[in-house]
Amino acid sequence: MLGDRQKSILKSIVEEYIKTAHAVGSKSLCKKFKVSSATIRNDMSILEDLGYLEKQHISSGRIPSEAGYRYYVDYLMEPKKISGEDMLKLQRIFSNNELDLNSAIEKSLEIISDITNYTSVVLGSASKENLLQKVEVIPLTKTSAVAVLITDKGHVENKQIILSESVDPKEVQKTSELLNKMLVGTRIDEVSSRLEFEIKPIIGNYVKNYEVLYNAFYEALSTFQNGKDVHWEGKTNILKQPEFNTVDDVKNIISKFESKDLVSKIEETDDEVKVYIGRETELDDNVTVIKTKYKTGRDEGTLAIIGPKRMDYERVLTMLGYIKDRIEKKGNNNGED
Amino acid sequence: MLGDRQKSILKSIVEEYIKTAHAVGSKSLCKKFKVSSATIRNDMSILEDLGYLEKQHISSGRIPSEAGYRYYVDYLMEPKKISGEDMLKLQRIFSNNELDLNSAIEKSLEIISDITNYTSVVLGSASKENLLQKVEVIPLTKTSAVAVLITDKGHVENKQIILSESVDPKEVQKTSELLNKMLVGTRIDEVSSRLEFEIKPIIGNYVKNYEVLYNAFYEALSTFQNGKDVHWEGKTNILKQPEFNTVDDVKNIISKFESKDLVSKIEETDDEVKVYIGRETELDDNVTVIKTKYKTGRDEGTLAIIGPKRMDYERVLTMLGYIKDRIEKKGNNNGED
DNA sequence: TTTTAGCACTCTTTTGTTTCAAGTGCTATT
DNA sequence: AATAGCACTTGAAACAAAAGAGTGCTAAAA
Repeated sequence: MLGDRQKSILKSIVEEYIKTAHAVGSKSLCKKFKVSSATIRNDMSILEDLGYLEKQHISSGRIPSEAGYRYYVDYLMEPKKISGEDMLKLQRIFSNNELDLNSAIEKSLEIISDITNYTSVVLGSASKENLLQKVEVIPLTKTSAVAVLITDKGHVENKQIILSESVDPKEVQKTSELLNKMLVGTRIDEVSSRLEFEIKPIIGNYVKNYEVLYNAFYEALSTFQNGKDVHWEGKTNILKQPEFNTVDDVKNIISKFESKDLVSKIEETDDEVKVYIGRETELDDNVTVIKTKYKTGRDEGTLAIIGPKRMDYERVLTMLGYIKDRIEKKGNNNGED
Repeated sequence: MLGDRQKSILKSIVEEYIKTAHAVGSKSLCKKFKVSSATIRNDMSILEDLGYLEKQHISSGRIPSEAGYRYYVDYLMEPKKISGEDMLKLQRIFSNNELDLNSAIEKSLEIISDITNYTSVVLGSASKENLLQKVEVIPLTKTSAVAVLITDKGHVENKQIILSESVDPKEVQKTSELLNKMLVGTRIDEVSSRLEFEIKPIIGNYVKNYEVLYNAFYEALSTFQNGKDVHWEGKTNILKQPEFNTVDDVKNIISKFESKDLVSKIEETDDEVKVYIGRETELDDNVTVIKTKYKTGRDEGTLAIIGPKRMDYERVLTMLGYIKDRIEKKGNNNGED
């Protein structure tokens, strides 16, 4: 469908625009293709008809459309090796055995953010697959205690519990023992229902005034389920991109970054490294998100790089892929039984 | 030094500017003071000479200078009662006994942010006064464990520990028992030094390969000390203020909000509710911070409201004072022994 | 059939000019 | 001490003109 020169012109325009953020005119491509500007214009016009290029106004040069980026990512770009310098920085992190996995992940994304000037996000391991490993209740005063919940993957959540004077510390102890006995090994996402249907019916037999306690634990567990671990690197980097040059653009993107359902929008993704452009991100029409899931024996989570649509796709894709690999290797080495 | 009318004019200008964000001209004050605009101009000119007023350009009206706001806050403004509606919302939170203190604090600041359109921050209790209550080590795999530290005020911190294969689980257990025996009751800010000078010298007698373990605990404890609990409400509210109307202003304030030493700059403050205007904030010349420390039997922390310099001082001051009181009352009721 | 040269046309950006409204500072007068 | 009057300054808005970049189209050349 597209001629070779047309593909090549599209590729050049995308890459030039990624580099400079300026619309690309026909003249600037003459030397490269050894044809006249009129020829380039003809091809550009065809590419525009096909929806791969856009004009900002009638006499501007062309910029890639969303479909243009898509075509570039799917068919035109070539995998790029990570530069020696960048590679060195990343290797240093993953070969450091003193660093635990989470710190290594955060550090490596910090580096990506630094060298690319994009924003990265790590979404901590989804809690579903975690099994409850231990419930601990530490009394603080007569009327308060703190409940600590630990999963087999090493995640910890805690919640203060307010008790009325009427509750005997011994009863608290009993409840905690009971919960440990009955809940250890349960999947986190099943804890609530087991608590309600298996424990609630019998807890009254062992513990007086169990209701206060039951409610407190129920709440503690539910914060566990909702508490996704979100970690940002270079959150304001995106403001350095020239496309965000009006007050409204900036305000808009910032409030999207702070919005509460951002996490859920980033969360669902594939095992592979995938590219979501503009509307595909469901986040903001002006950004591209490149993301992937990592999965080790004991942990899983999502890595995402957020940048402008004119993102350096080749570079980010390779780097993110590399990091994913290293995370999974490191995770499996440390975590295997 | 200032005549009565001059004070009153200053007060009017500050309040008018707070309300409208437009420079105030001499004519607009004529009716109120029943004098001619020339008279007002004379007084304005004196107020400007004294440094309380500024002009944006030679023929604009006057706006308060930083010193002008300061004078207003110190001598002119009058405490304002909280409106019935606002009061109701706040009371509802603090009279809800099911809510633990932290949730109540967060909810009440959420309300302040909502009704004022400013940004609020809660800095979780400074860790210094906390005493270590319990150290717990939960093994996960052969080479990893999670350390959980709990203080008497109910704060919990955790850190994954990576162990080499060589470490016997029993040794881990021994170390944790030793730490519990020796460290419980120690102030958090003294834990590091006791660990280094009292425990390190003797731990070798009880535990083989103690170094790996020692290092792991050392690191876990230090994250405890640094991990301040920061909670924002209405983080992007400040962008709604008309003074942030250029791209640079917005980018600037946003990156200050994300910067890592913001916490330390907000942190140090007084027991009373205090007002920091512009440069006094050491944060950004264009904002005002109103903040205070709250302190209960078991907890302490900092509350801060960040807004433009033309902040509604009277309102925010009373509301923050009220919340501080309620927090301290609630905290002492629940927490007393 | 493809490529090219040439030219008219469109649109943005920049610059300058004019006009308007707001508000001041100063001086002479009450 | 307060006021009226007036010249003066400035920013904002509206408008015009000119420059620059790049296109689309047509007719000719390869």
